[in-house]
Amino acid sequence: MLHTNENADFELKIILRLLCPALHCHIDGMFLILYLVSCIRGAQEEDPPDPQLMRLDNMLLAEGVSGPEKGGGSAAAAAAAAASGGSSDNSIEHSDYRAKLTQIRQIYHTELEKYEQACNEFTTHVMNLLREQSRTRPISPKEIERMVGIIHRKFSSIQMQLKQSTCEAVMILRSRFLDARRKRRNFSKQATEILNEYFYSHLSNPYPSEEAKEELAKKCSITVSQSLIKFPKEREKDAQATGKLVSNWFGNKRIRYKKNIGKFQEEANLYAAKTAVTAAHAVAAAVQNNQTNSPTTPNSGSSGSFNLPNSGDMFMNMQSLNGDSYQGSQVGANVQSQVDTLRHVINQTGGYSDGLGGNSLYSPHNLNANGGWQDATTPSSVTSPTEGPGSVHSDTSN
DNA sequence: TAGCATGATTATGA
DNA sequence: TCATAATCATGCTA
Repeated sequence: MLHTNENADFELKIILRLLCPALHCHIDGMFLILYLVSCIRGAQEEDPPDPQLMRLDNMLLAEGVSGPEKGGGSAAAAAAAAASGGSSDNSIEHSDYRAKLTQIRQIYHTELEKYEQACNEFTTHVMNLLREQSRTRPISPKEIERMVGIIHRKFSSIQMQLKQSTCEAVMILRSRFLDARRKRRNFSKQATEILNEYFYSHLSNPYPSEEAKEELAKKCSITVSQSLIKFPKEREKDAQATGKLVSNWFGNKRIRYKKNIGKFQEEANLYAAKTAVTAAHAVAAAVQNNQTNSPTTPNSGSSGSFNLPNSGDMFMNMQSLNGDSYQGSQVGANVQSQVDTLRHVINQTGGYSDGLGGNSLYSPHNLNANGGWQDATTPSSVTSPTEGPGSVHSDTSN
């Protein structure tokens, strides 16, 4: 939870501290300006509006602090709502934001009211004083005008201070609630596992296609709202946005893997072994299936001669083998990929070495001399038509 | 509470 | 335009 009660109190104190000096300052100067205050209002009305004051007014209006109340909301609140994606979790935070904004609004209006009230009191008081003074000495209009000028400036600055403080308070609130980086949340363990499985089973080319990303997001139950990040445009297209989350994950993973292969090797082995178990079952099933349905299928069981119809996503294909959401008959490709996986596991355990040994799908050697990912599937092996060198999956991250 | 892990953003280069 | 590298900010854990 980002905002505990303690935090709320702390924020409120800051806001109060920001707001109150304006009034205190005003009270300090009260006696100095007392007897001429009555003239201020008229003078204020005549003067052209201060551009700075106008800016502050506009901002306060836009934020819903001044002006008519919009159900406790504001443009910023709306933005917060939009950014939240509408999950229950976020609606809590959204209402929290709205509550805080309402507090600021209340404080602002209370202070403004006090201010107005003080003005009225001064006016009455000054009227009395002037009446008394005019009996003892003549008061010239010029003198009054000069003093009015001084007081006018004083009043403007006080007003400006109040508005500025309120704006600052709103800005602090906004930044706390709307700063996406503060909204980072870890994916679930299961989601991370699914992503890792995909990553390590595609270590030769860990660039999932858009479809794969969407599917991964679905399988991981990743939603835009879960991430809480801001996608001004993408938010409208959930799939794109979730795809971005997957992209972020893969982007980070690729970099961190490359930076510290040694550290990730163990993890890679773990996932490879895990995949291999599934693969073994799949191979058996596929072989059996081929024998039953198409004993003369040319590609069945051969190595290195498959032409994958799509990106060659072993992981995804395995999902289909497991009766999951993926469709299409890619048994041959699956067999090949899974055989590769098995080979990798064998290689990792050091018990077997063949022609693929130096070109293991899971070997760090997949990184080329330039530090980029080398397509280990090229050219004669399990090359996907969409996965040649330099034609990596689009992994839109920005 | 420090240190590490990790999701997200930004700058940069191809 | 996209991937990478660097960085930031938060979450998690010992």
